[in-house]
Amino acid sequence: MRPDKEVTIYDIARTLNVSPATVSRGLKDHPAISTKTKRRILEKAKELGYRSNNFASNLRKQKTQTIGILLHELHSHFIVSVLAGIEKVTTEAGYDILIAHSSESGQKEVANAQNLFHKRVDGIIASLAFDTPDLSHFLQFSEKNIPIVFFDRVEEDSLGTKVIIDNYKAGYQATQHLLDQGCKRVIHITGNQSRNVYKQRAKGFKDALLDNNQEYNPANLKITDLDRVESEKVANEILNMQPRPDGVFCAGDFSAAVCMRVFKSAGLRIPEDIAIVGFNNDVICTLIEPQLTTINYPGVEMGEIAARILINHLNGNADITLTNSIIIKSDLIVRESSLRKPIE
Amino acid sequence: MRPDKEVTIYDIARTLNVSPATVSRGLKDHPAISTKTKRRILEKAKELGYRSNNFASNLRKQKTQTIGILLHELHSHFIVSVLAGIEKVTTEAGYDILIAHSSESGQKEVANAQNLFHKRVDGIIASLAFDTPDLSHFLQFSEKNIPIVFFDRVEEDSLGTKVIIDNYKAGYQATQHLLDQGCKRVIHITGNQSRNVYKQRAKGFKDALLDNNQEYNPANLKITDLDRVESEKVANEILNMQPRPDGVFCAGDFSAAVCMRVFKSAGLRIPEDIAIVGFNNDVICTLIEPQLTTINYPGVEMGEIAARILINHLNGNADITLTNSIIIKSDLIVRESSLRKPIE
DNA sequence: CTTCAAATTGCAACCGATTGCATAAATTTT
DNA sequence: AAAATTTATGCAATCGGTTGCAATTTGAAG
Repeated sequence: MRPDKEVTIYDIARTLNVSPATVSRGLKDHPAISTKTKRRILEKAKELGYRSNNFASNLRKQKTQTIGILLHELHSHFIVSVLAGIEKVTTEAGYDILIAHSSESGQKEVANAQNLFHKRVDGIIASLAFDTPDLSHFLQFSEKNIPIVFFDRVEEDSLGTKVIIDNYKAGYQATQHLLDQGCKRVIHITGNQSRNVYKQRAKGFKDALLDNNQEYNPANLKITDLDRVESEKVANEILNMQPRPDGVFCAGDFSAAVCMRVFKSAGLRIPEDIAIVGFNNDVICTLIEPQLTTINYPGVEMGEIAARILINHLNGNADITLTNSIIIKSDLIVRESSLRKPIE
Repeated sequence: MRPDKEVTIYDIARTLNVSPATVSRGLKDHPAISTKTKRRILEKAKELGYRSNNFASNLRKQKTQTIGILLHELHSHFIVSVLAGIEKVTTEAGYDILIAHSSESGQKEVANAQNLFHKRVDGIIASLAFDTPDLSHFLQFSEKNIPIVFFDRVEEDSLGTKVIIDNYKAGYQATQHLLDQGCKRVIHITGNQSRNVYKQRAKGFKDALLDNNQEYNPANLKITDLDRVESEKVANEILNMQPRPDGVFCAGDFSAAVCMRVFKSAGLRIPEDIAIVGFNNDVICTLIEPQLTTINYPGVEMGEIAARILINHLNGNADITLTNSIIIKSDLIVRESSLRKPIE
């Protein structure tokens, strides 16, 4: 046997004088194989340095044991946490994952979906890109009965299971907190309103204002890309508003941090002149000054739940089509950037 | 034909009255197939919704068209940039990537290497974990002639190609900069000295001091995990040193940011009382205050180069064993945290 | 010592694409 | 028009593991 040649079950079968079928069964602990034979097979496999060939196996089984992950971004603490949760569960269950990220481009998301489809993943876990216009690229999966779990960024009335936080509540809570701190003129900086996360937070913002008998003015909603350039622009707009807002609820920590810099360079004191609340509890929250009040989002847990649901479905232990939405709890973390009054 | 059944080249062959071999060749643009036949095959493939079966193909070709990526961490702007560079090149070349990260655990790295080995990746791109003790888990790849490219965190005298920056020079440069700014007592906070990146930076630090006729005291080298807790601890140590250091070169931006917080809460002014230089040019550099001077590290480029080398080798266009190290340029970005004198 | 059931193991046909070699068809040359 | 090329296509084996069913062995019961 050439040393660079791969060992197969046929090699093991030959040296042990059994059939390849027996070896195959023995390696996967099939109940019909006697304990003694199993042991012999396992030992010989180890001795010869056998490694099973996934392709042959997948080809025959018509299963890939692979789950496709569609992400909108990797430069995000939250997303990486979700990924860690997904990995934990999938690894335990013996699934591989194929990660594809779109860098927030809907177009790339479509291409990635296409690619995962051709790779024949057994299931999909997805969070939509910033500007994904519709879900038609997911239809091909549904048609082949390939299950999909969406998380975080979802389409509200789509098919498939969704794992999300209550963005409405979080938005309401953040706004209420600013009002409780004595803010009179609160602004909300947010993203694309066709994305559920931003739409719901904005709705929570609006309702919190109305419930507190504050005027709701559409001009108080600043819709941006939440990137550096746009955030700086909006921050400057806010600086020039008359009267100047005294509270900002920003739908992303990064954007909030950029705004804080702008406000500070303009000489404003945070939170005295203007209080700030972010969203996501990213690492930067505690590195900037003052530390940023934010909504904490349990990433790892979200990933674990999404993966668990999908795998249960794939293993036939649960039917995904019966579940619609799973809401994970989130909470407000109060830090210096918004704390004008001492906590009672 | 059942609707949920996959279309194969046999189906296409049958409807067109040609052989499967012709279809196979036609689909991959084999020169022996006539243009007309190719067109017919392509059209029919599209019409029937054919998608090629990678497993069958890989099984036959004994190639996976997959590259394994071993990373020490994903919570890092730098690493994600490298990943983006790798992805760009591998996608163009028609390779898949399998990403495994060890969360800085050498033990997990070994398990990941094992896993990628069993998945039969065609090649490996790796950056070592914080505490990887040796490279024995890479031997199995060498034995099967599976090429490996290391980047950033490498073992200095290992086999295989390395793509790195000149950490010595960067360390020297950072230290020289602090000295140029008038610092008299400079401290270096760094990580595990068996990792090349930290060792070389520390060496550059030392030589810069000596070349400037400054005393080099091993106590000026603070070796830590560079995580939050350790960084805070070291920062407090530094605060209590007599005489107190007036310059800190920290081998990571995150750790530098944590130190800055500690120093600022203690009432020190940055850079007047203590100047700080980080490493990596992470996003936080420009969000904290004062903005952090750092060493910029071209992540995307590094990933592109590592991937390109590997793929050229796999395609037989270059021999990886002839290349040893590729040094990518890095540079010092001066910001407020260290700038005591105006730039001339 | 049979007879029958249970426990093991083997046979052989898949899964779908690839490719060396042979053959057939089209084109050119003599 | 026959022979020699060139161009296209087909045949059939191969990659390695899986699994329904048949066959054999073992053990227990009568």
